[in-house]
Amino acid sequence: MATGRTHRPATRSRGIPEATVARLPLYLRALTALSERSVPTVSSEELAAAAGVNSAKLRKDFSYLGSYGTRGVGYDVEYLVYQISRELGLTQDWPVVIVGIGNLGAALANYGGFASRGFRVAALIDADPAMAGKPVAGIPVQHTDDLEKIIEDNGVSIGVIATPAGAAQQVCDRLVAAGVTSILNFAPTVLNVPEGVDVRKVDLSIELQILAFHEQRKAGEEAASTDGTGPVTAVRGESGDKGPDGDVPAVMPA
Amino acid sequence: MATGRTHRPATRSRGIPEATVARLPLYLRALTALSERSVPTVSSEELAAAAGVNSAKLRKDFSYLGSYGTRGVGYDVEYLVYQISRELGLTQDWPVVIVGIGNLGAALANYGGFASRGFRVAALIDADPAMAGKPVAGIPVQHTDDLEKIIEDNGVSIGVIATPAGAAQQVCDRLVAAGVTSILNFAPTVLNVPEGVDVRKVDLSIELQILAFHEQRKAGEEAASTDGTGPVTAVRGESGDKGPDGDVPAVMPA
DNA sequence: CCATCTTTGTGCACGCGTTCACAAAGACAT
DNA sequence: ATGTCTTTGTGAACGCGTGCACAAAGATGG
Ligand SMILES: NC(=O)c1ccc[n+]([C@@H]2O[C@H](COP(=O)([O-])OP(=O)(O)OC[C@H]3O[C@@H](n4cnc5c(N)ncnc54)[C@H](O)[C@@H]3O)[C@@H](O)[C@H]2O)c1
Ligand SMILES: NC(=O)c1ccc[n+]([C@@H]2O[C@H](COP(=O)([O-])OP(=O)(O)OC[C@H]3O[C@@H](n4cnc5c(N)ncnc54)[C@H](O)[C@@H]3O)[C@@H](O)[C@H]2O)c1
Repeated sequence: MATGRTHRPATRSRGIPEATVARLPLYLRALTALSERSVPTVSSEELAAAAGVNSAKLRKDFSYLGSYGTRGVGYDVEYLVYQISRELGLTQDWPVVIVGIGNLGAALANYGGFASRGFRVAALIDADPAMAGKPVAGIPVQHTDDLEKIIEDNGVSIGVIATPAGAAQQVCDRLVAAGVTSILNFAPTVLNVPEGVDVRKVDLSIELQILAFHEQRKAGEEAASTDGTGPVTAVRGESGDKGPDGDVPAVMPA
Repeated sequence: MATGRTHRPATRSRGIPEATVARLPLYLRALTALSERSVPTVSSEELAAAAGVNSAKLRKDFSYLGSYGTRGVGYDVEYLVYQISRELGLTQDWPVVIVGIGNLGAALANYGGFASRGFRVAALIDADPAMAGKPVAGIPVQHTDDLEKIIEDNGVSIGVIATPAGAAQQVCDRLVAAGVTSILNFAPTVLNVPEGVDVRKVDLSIELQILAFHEQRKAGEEAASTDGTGPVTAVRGESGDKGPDGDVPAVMPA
């Protein structure tokens, strides 16, 4: 069994609660929209509605950043946009590499919202030699062999993994070894990373399964009596082949 | 306020905590992998490691489903796979529609892991007349005009929105009106839905911004040690500080 | 300058989720 | 059967996040 597995750090992020950090981008988006409409100030109530959160929660969130509001008036939109951007580190340029330029990787590369917030696609990397040199979204795909050099040359600290699940850990290891300390993982796998490296995952399959759970519950509640419990048919064991790539654990270590 | 209810209906999900529900797919994935390797039983410790969670948490999660383990031995893999699948509602077929077949929508349609768990892409819908009839991932794209009919004919209750942000709310409204009660939203917008409809969002931009926040913190802390001008030196009270780490639940029904 | 009105900032209580720690349950050997 | 050893299932403590409710701050008008 694994030895000395360090405990989970509990997220002591310099005073700002993790839950708040996760909402800041939400506020920023709403504020940016207001800014584009030249709205000068906004109340916590209005902004909260736009962001889909409780107004008290929003005020408390902002209180962690400092007191940027004016009582009786609200918050200055432009100032708040700047403060949140600065807090999130969006005032600087973040070169990002995407590894695995398949269906998803290509879509990500083409995604406009990527660059809209200081994130710049510095390079696209794929293991397929046939793709090397081919431009995707105007950026030529480079081969995995040069991964380390690419990371180093561009000062990349954020990497996006969009390879098949089987290759994800290996790619992750190389990224980390090359200096990447933040990873966004789209592959359905648990990535093991050393301390100090952040991993966030996006998993479509998990989201759908959670929705299915609630969906089933809704249906069950509606027809509570008509649906007998226990018609245990169709046990979905491992009858057929399982997903070619869609079935491996996935979580965040750290 | 004019906006509809935004409160959380307490989410009394059949006794199973929301946080647990969100982890079930994770366990299921790990268990499926074990099943494929014909592993008969697994201990909470092993499974927890594979899923990247605390073993006590895993045991407590399973305890909500019932007592499926055998003390001194562990859990029967096959049985647990079935129990979790059933709990998540994966023993039945879930027809899903994807609206907005652009870069992302096409990638999603091509995604194999989609169908691997009872989710079936029943239809692809796009507003672009030029796309109508064109097959994507072997499925002909249909026009938005027929959205309501498609939903009804296929008994779709889960919809995926991959349209531009500006069209998301409108598409959402139509989906809901047509009978969809679960939505997975990829567009960077807050969707307003009536009570009883679940919305989960996947937002690449937000994930990157959260990573950037921690990345900036790491860089700042590093510099603080080399830079003598640091204002606050004793950030950590008494030790025990573990790495930063960062992961936020992301569980949030609507 | 004072009164009133609006909205912030936050103290406080509560509930959920996490983790520890351990008694009990059962397998397995003797 | 009895003892030992492994592992579950869970009681209890704790910490985080959420939301209420309100005093204080400041704008606005007279
Ligand atoms: N397509 C989706 O909508 C979707 C949704 C959720 C998750 N995912 C996951 O994202 C990943 C990619 O999905 P996809 O549909 O783009 O698959 P894909 O097969 O189209 O693309 C995978 C790409 O990764 C490349 N690759 C393989 N091994 C590599 C390696 N070691 N280093 C670098 N590149 C490598 C391949 O050459 C290929 O171009 C998969 O893990 C999938 O499960 C995809
Ligand atoms: N591409 C990515 O990697 C990525 C990542 C994160 C989020 N997103 C978001 O996902 C959404 C789609 O991204 P994309 O890159 O695929 O964009 P895209 O422009 O390539 O595709 C959008 C598609 O939606 C269709 N559409 C527009 N209005 C519609 C309507 N009212 N009804 C039905 N279909 C409609 C368009 O015809 C087009 O085919 C955007 O909101 C984007 O912000 C994309």
